[in-house]
Amino acid sequence: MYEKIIKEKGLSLTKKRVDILRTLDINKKPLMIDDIKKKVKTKMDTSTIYRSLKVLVDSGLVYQTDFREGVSYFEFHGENGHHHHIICTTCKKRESIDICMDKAFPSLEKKTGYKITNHIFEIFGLCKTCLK
Amino acid sequence: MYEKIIKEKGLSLTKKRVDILRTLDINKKPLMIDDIKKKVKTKMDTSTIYRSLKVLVDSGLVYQTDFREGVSYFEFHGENGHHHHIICTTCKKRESIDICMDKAFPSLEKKTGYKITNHIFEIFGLCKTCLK
DNA sequence: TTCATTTTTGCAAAAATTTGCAAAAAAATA
DNA sequence: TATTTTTTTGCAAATTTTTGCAAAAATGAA
Repeated sequence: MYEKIIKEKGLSLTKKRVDILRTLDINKKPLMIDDIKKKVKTKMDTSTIYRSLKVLVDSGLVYQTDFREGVSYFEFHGENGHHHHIICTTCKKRESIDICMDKAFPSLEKKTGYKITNHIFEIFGLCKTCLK
Repeated sequence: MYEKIIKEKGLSLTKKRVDILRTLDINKKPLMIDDIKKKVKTKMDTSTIYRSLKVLVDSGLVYQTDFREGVSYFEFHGENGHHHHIICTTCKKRESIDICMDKAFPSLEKKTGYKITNHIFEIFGLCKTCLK
């Protein structure tokens, strides 16, 4: 299954990549490098995790996000699972939101000549509690 | 001028913050920490630049973005200057784009109870040249 | 102003992320 | 399948970013 997904993106199929993708999919929430390193089945070097994720992110399979906590987070968004977040800059709490700009992408591709593969969209602010 | 902008956001007014903000404004393009360190008038420690920028970014004065080059970039968007980018994941070339989601923010604030201060929106893909 | 309180800064150290290079694994070709 | 070529991985080292703590600067109240 993950094998198929990776192949379809034209990436080389490696056990580590499958392992990482499965780990992200099973956990259903943003994981940081250290989480992934602990949860993955195969023992793998940290630099391998970084490099594998870079490939998966560039291809659009994995969503990378920066919650401004000093570490990056990664998620696998399966069918219809694509979403973004709103994050409190004070308490770091975050929630999923369901607005996105996808609809504008086809015309943007036409205008720029780019083939769009991925995007980041995150909103920062103060949550109800921290506003007080 | 920069003094006023900083004060209006309710931040403490320091010479370093003014210096950083002026530097970003004058240069009119995304700068990385090292650029800022070199261009700034006052000698200041790298950690001070990081920390000052964090405050400026959280307040919404400065736009922080990750072009996936291994370093962060910072921009000051003055009046009507707010914009985002489309970035080629292969050659790292980037262009400004003029689409944004701001219009959705008021209703999102109402729905979530957050006071939105800043956001990230960046699009990645393959440029015309790298597609070949 | 002056003094007390809070926030910022510099420095050194820690943590996160990237990179070069040789060995291992995967893909392409025969 | 065997062989060659290309890509990925592990390891060590480099670079970028974050953090704790004491001193310096900014803020707020007399």
